[in-house]
Amino acid sequence: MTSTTASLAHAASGGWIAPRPKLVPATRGSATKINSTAPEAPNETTALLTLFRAHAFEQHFQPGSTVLLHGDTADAIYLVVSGTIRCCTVDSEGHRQIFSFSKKGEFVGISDMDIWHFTAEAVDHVILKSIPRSTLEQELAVNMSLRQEVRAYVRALLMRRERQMLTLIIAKGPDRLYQFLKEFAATRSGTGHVVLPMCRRDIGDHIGLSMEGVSRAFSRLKRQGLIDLKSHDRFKIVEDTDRTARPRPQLARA
Amino acid sequence: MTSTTASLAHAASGGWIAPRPKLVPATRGSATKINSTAPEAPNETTALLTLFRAHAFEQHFQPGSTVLLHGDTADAIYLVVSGTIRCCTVDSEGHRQIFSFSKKGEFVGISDMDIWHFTAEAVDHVILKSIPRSTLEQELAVNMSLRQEVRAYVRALLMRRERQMLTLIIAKGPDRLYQFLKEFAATRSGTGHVVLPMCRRDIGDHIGLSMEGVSRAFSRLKRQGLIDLKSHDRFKIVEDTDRTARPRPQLARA
DNA sequence: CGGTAAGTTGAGCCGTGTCAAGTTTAGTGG
DNA sequence: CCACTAAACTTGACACGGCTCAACTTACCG
Repeated sequence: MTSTTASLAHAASGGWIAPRPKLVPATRGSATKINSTAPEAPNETTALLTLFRAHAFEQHFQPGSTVLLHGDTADAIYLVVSGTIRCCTVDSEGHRQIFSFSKKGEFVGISDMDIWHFTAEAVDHVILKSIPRSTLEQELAVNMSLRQEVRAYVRALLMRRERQMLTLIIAKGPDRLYQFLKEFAATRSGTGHVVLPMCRRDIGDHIGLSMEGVSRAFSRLKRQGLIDLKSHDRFKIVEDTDRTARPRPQLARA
Repeated sequence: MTSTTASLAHAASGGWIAPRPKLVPATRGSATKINSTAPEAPNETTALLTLFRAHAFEQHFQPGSTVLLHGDTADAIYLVVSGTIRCCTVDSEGHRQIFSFSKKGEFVGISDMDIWHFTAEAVDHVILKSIPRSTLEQELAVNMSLRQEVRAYVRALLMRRERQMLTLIIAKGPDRLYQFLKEFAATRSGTGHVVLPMCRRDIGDHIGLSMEGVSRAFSRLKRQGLIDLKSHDRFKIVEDTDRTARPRPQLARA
């Protein structure tokens, strides 16, 4: 046993017996409103959504269960109705990298063609709409605007990954956390406190910090008055009234 | 002036007046052989290559000149005939992230649709074939297998970026350099020493180290006998005869 | 042969991982 | 409703990697 953290990560990601999701026909007209500024789907996706409205079935997932597994045949595509999904890869030594948290109105699995190149797991209780990949492929063959949408969508994913790489290298821990929180809060419409569905380790595997590092970064952001941390999973970005005054919103030594 | 390194990076990437590339009709049948295991084009790309064979023009670039600039209209796509190109983004403070070095037989600019989301610069003397984007778009509308190729290509780019993110977080400096060198050497057919066209800073901006860090990593790899460093830009991966013997090819403390 | 750019190496410092306590929170059963 | 327990989170001490600054070496070019 090389490391306890590694085995823990493994247990949380792939070791569990995934609860079989119950297949339920989608309730027609259940109005899944799409936030077009959502991080993983920043473009117009009317054609894709139309596809989901026409053919989708709903699936429920327990917290921690596996939605799709790296290496399996990619025979469906998904749309998150509620809850949060983490998309990640795990290397041979148990290290995990979470590329994105997919929330309400965001797609999962659009980029792959034959085999999943990543793993998706439910963070909390998740409801998903899914349609067979064959349906997508058939429609792609005849629907020009759908093709453009999918192309723009994958291109946006690529840009996002490159931006993530850049910030991983440049920004220090607290800066990365702040960016993540700001982005996360932006997808939530309300003005009150935002609830974080994922744990510290998940956040760490997303922004490249250890669990403890995330905790320290939270404390520092709170101490500096950049966030209002009500409880360990409820926060609010403190509006910076004079952002133009300070040349760099970088972190002070405090 | 906040930092000398930042301004240097800026000068090298965007500040120069780019020498205008000379437009030369492509010599027919100049047999650009494609290495299908090339990092940035790991899939079959016969349809794309056919397109280049039919319509391409050749362009020459001086070392350091800009091939395409972030924000400009993406009105062409490129195929590297010879030389090396660095594809990167530069943030507002001058930090640079090089996502890939594109070499002979690799495409550049396939993923974008309207505006370049990155900058490409010639590392050494570069010869490029290019075709108008409109040609690609017209062909995409009618050519199913070309669509599949482009889709597979962009998906491969996405996977590559995610793998890069993972190694950035997990592996330490020398490990990252070793991976990079091994990958780079793999695209060169010969059995002798491999020539590195790019400088230490370029490598650093690619694997997330400072210039000095790269130098130290080189020294360490050499000291441990993992690479044979003939000169500062000529190396060879030392064949590990008993790779199975050691459980992890990780770096020793030496 | 001197000058400039690129690369190497050393000293000191800061950020963050690890290990090891504490502390809070949520869940469970009396 | 409260006590108990387990899991998650927080915080501190220490070590190590890598950045920065600075000096030196090497290679290249006029």
